[in-house]
Amino acid sequence: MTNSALSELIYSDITKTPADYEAMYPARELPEGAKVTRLGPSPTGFIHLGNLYGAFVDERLAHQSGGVFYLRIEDTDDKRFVENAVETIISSLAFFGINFDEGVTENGDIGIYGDYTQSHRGEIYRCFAKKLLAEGKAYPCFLTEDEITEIRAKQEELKIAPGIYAGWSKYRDWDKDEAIAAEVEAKIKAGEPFVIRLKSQGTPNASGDDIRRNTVIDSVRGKLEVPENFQDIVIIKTTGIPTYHFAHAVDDHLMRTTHVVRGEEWLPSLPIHVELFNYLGFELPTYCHTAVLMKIGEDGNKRKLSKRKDPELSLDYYRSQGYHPAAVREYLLTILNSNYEEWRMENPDASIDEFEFTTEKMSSSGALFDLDKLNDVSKNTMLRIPAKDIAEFLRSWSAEFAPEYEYVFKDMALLEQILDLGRHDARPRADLVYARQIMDFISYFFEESFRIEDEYPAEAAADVKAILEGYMATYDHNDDNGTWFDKIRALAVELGYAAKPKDFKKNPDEYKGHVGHVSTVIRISLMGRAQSPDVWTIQQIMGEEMVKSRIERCM
RNA sequence: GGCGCAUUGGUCAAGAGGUCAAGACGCAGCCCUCUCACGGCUGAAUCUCGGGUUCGAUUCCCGAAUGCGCUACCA
Repeated sequence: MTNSALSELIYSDITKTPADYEAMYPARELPEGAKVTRLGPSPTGFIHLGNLYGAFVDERLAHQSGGVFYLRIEDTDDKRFVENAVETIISSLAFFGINFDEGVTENGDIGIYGDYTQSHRGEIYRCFAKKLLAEGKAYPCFLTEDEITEIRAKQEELKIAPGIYAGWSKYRDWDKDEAIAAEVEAKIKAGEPFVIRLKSQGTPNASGDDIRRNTVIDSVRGKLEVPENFQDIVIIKTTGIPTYHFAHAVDDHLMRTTHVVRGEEWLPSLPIHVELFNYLGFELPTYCHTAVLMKIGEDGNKRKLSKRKDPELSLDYYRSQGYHPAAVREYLLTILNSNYEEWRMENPDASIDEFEFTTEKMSSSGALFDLDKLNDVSKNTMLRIPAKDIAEFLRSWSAEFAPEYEYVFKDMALLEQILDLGRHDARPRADLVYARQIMDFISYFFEESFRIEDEYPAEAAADVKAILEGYMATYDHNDDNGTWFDKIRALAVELGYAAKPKDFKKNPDEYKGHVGHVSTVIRISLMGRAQSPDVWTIQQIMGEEMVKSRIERCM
C-alpha cells in the first residue's frame, strides 16, 4: 500500500484538494502593510481581562493598519461548549469597544473566508490531513490510551522526553513493515478508532549544539531561536476533529491571517507550528506572543497570580462594578504600550485612534493587575466624558446590575448637574471613578439614600443648634458664593470661633474652634458627611426647599 | 524531572557600557484651603544573586535563584 492509497483509504470521502481551497480563499486585496488579525476564543463564554488585553492588540493592529479583524470560534474541544457563549463573547467585547469586521456574528458569518466556526470546517482539515498522509508526512496511529501510558512510564524511567515520536509508535513506520501495513489496512477497514499523527522529521532527544533551531521573529519578543519539533503530535483526533495546532495552521493560512496574537503560554508549542506550516507549504504568520496579565490580591498587596476562573479577573466584575468601558480601555492601553501614558499626558483630548500602537513597545514580562492604577486612570478618563453621557451610562448600568438605584434616574437633568459638580472649574474635581462608587458619592442628593453618617466635630458639637439657627436666620438662597460664606464667617465669629483656621492654630485658647468647624456642622446637616464638594454649589443643586428642610431637621 | 519565557522602587515602567537610574500609581509630609477632591512642592523606596568580559557594568556573556508557562486525542 502506498501513502497515497492509505490517504484514499482513510479519506475516500474527501474529493477536494488543497488547491481547490487555495482558489476558494484567495489572498486578500489589502493596502500595503495592512494586518489581518483574529480572535479565536473557545466558546466557554468566560472572558477575562486577559482576553480583552489580547483582543486589544488584535484590534489595534488591524484597524490601525487598514486591515481586517475577524472572529473565529475555536470549538475543537467539544467538552467546552457553553450555550450562548458566542453571543456573550461578542457583546462583552463590543461593550469595551472591540468590534469585528468579519467572521462569526449573531446573525451568521460575514466574509468570504468562512466558515468561521472550526467545528464546521471538518472537511477542510481532513483535506489537508489527507494531503499530508499522501505525502508520507502523517500517519494513522492506533495506540490506545493504556499503551500510551505505558510508553510514557518507560520514557520516564529512561529519563527521556515523553510523548509519541520516532521509535515509539509502531504505526509510524507502517510502510516499512508489511505486517504492520496489513494491520493498519485491516484496522481501518474494520472501523477501529485512530488518530492522525504528524510524522515529524525532527531528531528526538537531541541536546546541546545538536538541536537544530529555526529563527522566528516575534513581534513582541524579537528574535526567537525555536528548537525543531520532534513530537508526532496528533493533528486529527479520533473524532475527526483537528487539534488546535492543526486548525491554527490551516485556518490562519486559509483565512490569510498575517499576525497571530496569542499569550506566551503558546511559546512552547511554536516548534510544532513551525514544522506544520513548513510541511503544509504555508508561509509562517508573524507571531506576537504577549505576556500574561497577572493579578494583585485586593487584601494588602500580596502577589497573587491568577489564570482563569478568577472572579476578580472576569470582565463581568468590572462591568458590574460599573467601570466605564473607556476607562478600562484606557487602562489596558497604559499597560499594553509603555509609551501610552506619556502620550496621553501630552494629548489629553485625543482619540485613542491617534495613538500609534506597536507590538515592539509591549512588555515581554507579565504585568500585575493594579486596581489603584485602574481607579486613577478611570477618574481621569471620566473627567473627559460629558456628564450627560455619564448619566446615560449610569442608567444603563443600573438597569443591568443595580436596579435598587432606580430613583437616581427619575430626573436626568438633575443627575447631570450633580455629576458635573466642580468638573468645569479651573482645577476640575476628579471624584467619579466607577458606578458603584459614584452612587455612594452622590447618595446625599436623594432622600432615598440620604443619611447622617458622620459625627459633628467635637469643637462645635455644643453649638449645633445655635449654628444651624443662626444659619437659617440669615439664609438667602440667592446669595452668591462669596456673600454666603461671609455670612458663615460672621456667624462663626459671633459664636466665638476663629474666622480663619490659621488664627485658631495660632491661638487655640482664644477660640472654641474655627470656621471650618462651623461649616462642617452645616455640611453634616445637609450632606450627612464631613467631606463633600463645595456646600454652596451643592445647595444650588439641591434647591432651597431641600436645604431648609435638612437644616431644620437637625435643629 | 525536562524544556521555554521572564527578572529595574510596593505596582506599572523609561533607560544607556560611564546618568544625581526618567515618569506614572500608591505611600508620607508640607503648601493651597471652610472639609474633601483638584493642584503644587518635598520625601522614603529600585537595577535578584554569583562569576566573567572591561579602565568601568544595572546595561554584554555564563551560571544560580525566583516567578510564570508548557510537557494532552485542552486551548
